[in-house]
Amino acid sequence: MSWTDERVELLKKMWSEGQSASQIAKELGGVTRNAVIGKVHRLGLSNRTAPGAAEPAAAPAEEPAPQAAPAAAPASRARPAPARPAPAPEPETSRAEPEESEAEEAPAMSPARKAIIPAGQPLPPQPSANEISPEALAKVSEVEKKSKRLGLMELTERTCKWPVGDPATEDFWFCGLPVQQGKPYCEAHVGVAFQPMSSRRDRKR
DNA sequence: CCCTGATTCGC
DNA sequence: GCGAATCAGG
Repeated sequence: MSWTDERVELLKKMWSEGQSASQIAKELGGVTRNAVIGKVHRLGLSNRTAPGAAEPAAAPAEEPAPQAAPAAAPASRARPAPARPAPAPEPETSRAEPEESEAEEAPAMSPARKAIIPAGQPLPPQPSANEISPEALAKVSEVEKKSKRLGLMELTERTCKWPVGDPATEDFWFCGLPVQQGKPYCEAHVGVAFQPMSSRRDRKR
């Protein structure tokens, strides 16, 4: 595979969108993430931070997903300087409930409301049969922005398999974030997928 | 261990 | 120019 114009464009686009090199490599196909990184450097667009700006020393920083208007026909537009806002909040969530069985809820349908619906109000999370802690839901919607947006074939043993969006549309993907030990979902999604039977009782707040 | 990006260097 | 190997870090 060679770096055709199109491929380079896609590379640029994805890179500026904050996609990781490995993701871009998968998308492009035929190249490794090393190849992508190498190309990125050669193109001189490595620094996602504005040139001249001092290094923040710590800024993994994921580009906030545009999320809105995924665009069916994205006119290739260059994204000048991606803003680098809030760092990822990392709340605390180790709710280790040793005993006590868990009630599992298969995410048959995604909790995403964003979907397409051009003229609809974004429907808030569905109240579902059992109540899920609002925090968990909040965390989920937040996580969706950081989701890796993996395709079905890209899921691995360690990528969150929570579906997001409508499978019938382009606006569909799997979370893809690192799963929680043993579980099929990432922390946030585990939070809504698995509910301790005792949650109602314990969670009184 | 999983993952990131950064660099090097033979091709 | 290319990218695997390697490095450095989370």
